[in-house]
Amino acid sequence: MPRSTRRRPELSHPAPEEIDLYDVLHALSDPTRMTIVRILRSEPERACGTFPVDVAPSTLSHHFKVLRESGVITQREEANRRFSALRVVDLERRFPGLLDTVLAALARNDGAAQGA
Amino acid sequence: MPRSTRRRPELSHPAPEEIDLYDVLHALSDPTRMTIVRILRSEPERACGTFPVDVAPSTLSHHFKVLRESGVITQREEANRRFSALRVVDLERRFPGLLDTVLAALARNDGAAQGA
DNA sequence: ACGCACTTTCGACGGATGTCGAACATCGCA
DNA sequence: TGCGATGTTCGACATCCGTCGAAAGTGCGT
Repeated sequence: MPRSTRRRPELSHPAPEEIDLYDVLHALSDPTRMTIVRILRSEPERACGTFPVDVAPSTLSHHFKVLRESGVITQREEANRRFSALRVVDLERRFPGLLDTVLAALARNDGAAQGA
Repeated sequence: MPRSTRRRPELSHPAPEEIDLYDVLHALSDPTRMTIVRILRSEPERACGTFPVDVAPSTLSHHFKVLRESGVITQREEANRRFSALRVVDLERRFPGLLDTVLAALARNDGAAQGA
């Protein structure tokens, strides 16, 4: 059978207005996911496998799904790589200042240790 | 045996510097607890039983414990009532702007519905 | 002294969560 | 065409979470 141009299922992202605060807070309440968000803050986008988190690939995939479905990140496919990016604009519109405040809080939480 | 002035176990509160961001975010990721926080924002303190949340007393007690142990609220005993108050000063010192930003986000999350 | 009102603690239960390994799918390259 | 790299899905598992009811503790008022 002919392979279509879009054979993989569409990645589900919530609409900007549908982003739920509780989902976002829950997504950010996990250290692994927070690490992903922090790194993504200083880069436009990044491939999944290139994050310095110490979990199994399947676990990482799960975390990306949580972040995506909560509206924190977008994911785009290119070849067999999946690039993730923070939804800074949408988040800022929906919950002004939230992302920056939380990331600033993260810096204080980790203190002088493990900066950047 | 003589009843001491402090016969009930001390309520455990984390020190201001020990308040953990992940604990706070987790505490705030529950609607019932967020409701408590929102109400407490506009009042200096309030007795446990007077919150308009629709859960069993034991469940409510559990939520207060989570909020207290994460450092979001303080609890003070007076007779057989327990009064709760937001740790606004400590939270502001530890994570500047976090509380206000999250509560502002909550207002947007709930939209025009169920204000204040 | 008795009982009522306010809360907590305990035990239980169903559901969600984070984690992993194994298997599968897709793409690029030799 | 076949292999390796990248990621996902599935099933399993232990743990945690929110919820409740029953029981117990404490203080106030009658």
